[in-house]
Parts: sequence; structure tokens; C-alpha cells
Amino acid sequence: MRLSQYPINTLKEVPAEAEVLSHQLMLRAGLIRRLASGLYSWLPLGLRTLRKVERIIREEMDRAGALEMLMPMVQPGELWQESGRWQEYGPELLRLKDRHQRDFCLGPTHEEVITDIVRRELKSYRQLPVNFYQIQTKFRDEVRPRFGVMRAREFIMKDAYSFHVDEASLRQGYRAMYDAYSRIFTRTGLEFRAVRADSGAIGGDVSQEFHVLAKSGEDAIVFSDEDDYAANLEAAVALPPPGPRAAPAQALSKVPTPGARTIEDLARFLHMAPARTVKTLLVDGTENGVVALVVRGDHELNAIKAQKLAGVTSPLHMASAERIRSATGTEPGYLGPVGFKGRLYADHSALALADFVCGANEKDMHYTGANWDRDVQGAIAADLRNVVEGDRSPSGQGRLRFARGIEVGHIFQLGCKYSEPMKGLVLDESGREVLMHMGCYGIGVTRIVAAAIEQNHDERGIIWPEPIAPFQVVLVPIGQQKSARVQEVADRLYMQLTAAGIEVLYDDRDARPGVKFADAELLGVPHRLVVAERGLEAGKLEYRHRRDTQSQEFPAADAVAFIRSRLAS
RNA sequence: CGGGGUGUAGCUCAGCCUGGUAGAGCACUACGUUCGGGACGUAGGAGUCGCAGGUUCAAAUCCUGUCACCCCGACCA
Repeated sequence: MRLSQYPINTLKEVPAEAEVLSHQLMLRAGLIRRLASGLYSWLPLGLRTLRKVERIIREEMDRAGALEMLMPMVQPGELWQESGRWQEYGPELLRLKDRHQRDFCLGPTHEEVITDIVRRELKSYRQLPVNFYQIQTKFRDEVRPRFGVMRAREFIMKDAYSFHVDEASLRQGYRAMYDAYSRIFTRTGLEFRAVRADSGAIGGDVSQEFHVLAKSGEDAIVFSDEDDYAANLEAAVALPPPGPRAAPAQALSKVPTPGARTIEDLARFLHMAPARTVKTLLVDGTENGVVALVVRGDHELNAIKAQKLAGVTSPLHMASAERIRSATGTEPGYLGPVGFKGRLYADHSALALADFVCGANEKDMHYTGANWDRDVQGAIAADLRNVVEGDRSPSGQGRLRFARGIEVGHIFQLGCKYSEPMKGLVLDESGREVLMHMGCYGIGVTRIVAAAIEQNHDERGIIWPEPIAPFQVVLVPIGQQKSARVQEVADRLYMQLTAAGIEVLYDDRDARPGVKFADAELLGVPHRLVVAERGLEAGKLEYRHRRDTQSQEFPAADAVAFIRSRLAS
């Protein structure tokens, strides 16, 4: 492409709308433009990268035996009624009515549609297993869209759905997708990690996420420093501390702690480590009451884990002040498990404490020397907390470490979550109707582009991984308006390289060198080729990789071969 | 949903407090000089000051409402 014919300007200044780096660079480089909150247009340069990502995904999905198709973005509400998600999904599902007042929604995902197709089309186990995928626009009405295309409302997703006659086949299909995903993310040139995950609103039992590692990532991921255990913080298992609990040594005693409402206040007031205290959180229960959740003072409650407990509402909701008062007679800040009537869960680490400190359910009062069994009966042991760095890995090997990640892929074993309510049945070998087992597999295509930038940039701009760069080579003639020779050599190179199948961005603008170099670096094209009178005198051209700090000269006659060798390496 | 903030030229912003002819830089157009790291000069084009109502002789500026956008929070008692 000739840059002189690309009418979109790069920006020197950062548009006010952009907070994160990838967003800023995408706007400055002219890859995207915002239409409204969470809605972006992809300009030609951005689309080239997007298409490259799609191509890699397509190739690997096809290679894994999946079949590409395309489903409508607008979906009838009745399908969602049938699966139960019309109620479950919440306001992220953008609902609309057509002129006949019939309910529709914009598809945030396509389990319902594909299940509907499959239940109509597939009648026999002989037609299974099968995996259908599409690369298509999704809409999720995010509470707060941000970070440009990273958390947009409209975005492009590759979604795949596999169907199986039994669980064993599902596991096999899931494994195949795991492998395909690993190949996809390897091929995009990104540093990534597969982690165990919570399956969230999609539902199902087993799931793993693929994260692009980046300091700015929205998700905390944890991994063992000795083996391959890795999980999203939401899903990371906290092991119970080893060894038996110490026997009570202190008597339960109520001490005044005026104004000490937080663990921090309390620990300071009593000159005691937060890890010797417990905090008690009251959440709404399913039967109109409250449920108490107890974690060690220095630990954080994990909402995802908590909302899966029997008797706890999902999503988790903290109890109101009124409910807390009627259940305990006091206010937040002084809650404790001693004397609490009702269902009470305690985290393993809290349960391992002896002689701990807790609220006394009385304003400005706490207990010291509290002990389980002796002072608090009926606590149910559970994993309630977020793991912390240095915890033992649940795999048994090593300690847990933290990193930040951007979720770009998620694979699920759904089982019969959709086939059951929607009656996705086939006949098995013995002629019996059986529910199909289902897997689903998503990749955030547009998000990959942003994540790639988030992981690969410097102060000058984007540094595209080669496989997804919009162009492989940027060709920069210097002073071509004044030098017929520069003009001629550059034109010829552009033709030769293009003819050799190399994607070249030809900066044939009548601009000063500084402008061209700055734009080439902002745009992040991996290989830069400079044609200038200075080098041509000696029959040389100049080459520099985007990551290099120095240019190198090479004989002009070998240009195509030289560039080829650079691309290969 | 709660809190905070911002809407003035395509972009980044000043002007608003203290009402009186709408500004700068970047980008854009033309000409000239310049030309290996985001040049300079001259001349120009471009804005219903988010929208609606009000106060006033007079509103970008004050008041009310409204819309849009951005940021923070939405459990750690």
C-alpha cells in the first residue's frame, strides 16, 4: 500500500478518551475510531491486523476439524426463555422488540442458536462428534465499557460449539480445542498462559482461560513456581494449612476496642498481626436471612467461591445494614462468629487459628482468645478466600506466584446445560434418546489485537509481532522528490517486494524523514527499509528491525533476498 | 447503581470565576524556503461554544433541566 493514498492521519497527541496504552496507540496509529461508548470502527490499517488474527484462528480451527458457519446476531427471545437465560443473563443482554412487539436480543454468545440448529439437524450419534464455529460480531451491554476495544460493547469473537454423545467424547473434543488454542496463540506471536477458570455466566463444569501476559492485564492469574498449575485468581484453590490446629490456650475474653472498625485498626489497637484475627462478613442467604462468612483478617473473600456455597445467593450480595442489625444486634465493624445463629462458613485458614480475635457483636467490643468448637459451634469448613502470593500450590508442588493477564480465550465443558432444557437429543447405538454433551470455546478476536499491543510496544509506538503485523515491511524513501534515483529505486523495490508476496507499506509521501520514521515506528511495522541518496552512492540500502537500535547497510542489488532472509528469521 | 469530572474548530486545550466582536498549538489548503529523526515563513479555510429553557440591553461565561462522554467505586465490616 502506498501511504500517500491512505487518507487517515496519525496523531501526535493522545485523544482524551484513551486511558490505556493499547487504546492510545490504536487511536494514534489510525487503526480504530470510536463511534460511541464501547463501539469502534476498524480503519483499513487496523483491519489488516484483525484479518491476520482471524486467518490464524481459521486455519487452526479448520485443522482441528471444526466447521465454519455464520449465525445471526439478532436472536429471538423465546430461545433464551427456553434455556432459562432470558432471566439469568441480566442487563448485559441487550433486549429489543421488533415492530410486532416480539422479543429479540443481540447475541452476546450463541449457545441457544447453535443448540437449536443441532437439535433440528442431528439425529444420530453417528453424526457426532461435531464442532461448529463462527467468527462474528457479539454485543454485550457492558456496565462500563473501557480500554478501547479491550472491553467494548460490540466486539468480534470466534465462538465454537462442540457436540458429543458422551462425556468421554466431550473431554476429547475439549482437549483438541485446548491444543488448537495453544497453537493459535503461539502462532500470533504472543506470550500467553492457559489457566484454570471459573465458568461464570456461560455455565458448566470445567473451563480454562487463555491469558496474554501483560502488566496492565485486568485479571490476576496465579501459577506455581514449580509445576504447570495455573489459575485465575477467582478460581485458584486455597489449600487448608497443614497440620492440626493448636489447642486453646487462652480464655475467651471481651475487650473494649473503641472505634476499631477495620482489621487494620483492630490489629494496631491490640498490637497483633492481622493474621491472628478473623473477619466476619454477612451476605444475603437464599432463604431471606443472612449467612456468615469468616476469613482470616489478612485474607480477602473470594466472591466467586462464596456464591457457590449452599444457602448463599448468586451473585453474592452483602447484607444490608438493617439485616445485619437484626441478625447480630450490632453494626459492621464488630461482627463475629461467637454466638451467631444461622449458617456459618469459615475459611480453612481461619479455621486453623487458635486463640484468635473477632468481633463481639457489640459496638466497640471484640473478643480475644476465641476458639473454634469451644466458643463457636457448627462452623462449616470451606475455601472462601483469594489465594495470596507464597501460598502452597494446590498441585502440591511449589508456591503460588502472581501475574497479570488479559483474557483472550476461554474454553468450557458445558455438559448438558443447554441440551437439557432445550432437548438436544440424539439416538445412541442402542436406539435410545440421549442428551448431547456440549463444549464451547471462545476467542476475543478484537481483544487479541489490543492485547498484542499491550504486550508489545515502546515509547515510540507499537511493535507488532510479525505474524499479525498489518505490513511486514515499511519502505521509506528519503528525499525522493529531489532525487530521481531514490524515486526510481524505491518504486522498483516496492514492485519487486510486492511481486515476491511481501506485504509492503510504501511511504511515498512527500514528507520529511523525521515524519516518516516517527510514523513507521508508531505503526509498528517490523521491518524498515530505507532508500536514500546517501547509501545509493555506495550501492547500499539501509535495514532496521523495529526492535533494533541500529541500522545496517546491505547491497541494494540483493534487496529481495535480503528482506526474505530477515522475514524468515 | 453511587461518587467525581468534562463537553468550545478534525485532535489537544485556553477563555467561564469577574457577562460585552470566539482564541492558541497540532492537523488541513495555497505559495515560498527547507529536507536523515515529528521544519519555518506568509496567506487562508474551518466552530449553531453538547442540547433546551430561563435571567439580562447583552450569555461560551450566570441559573435550571437534559443529553453525551471520561474517571473512581460498587464486598474486605
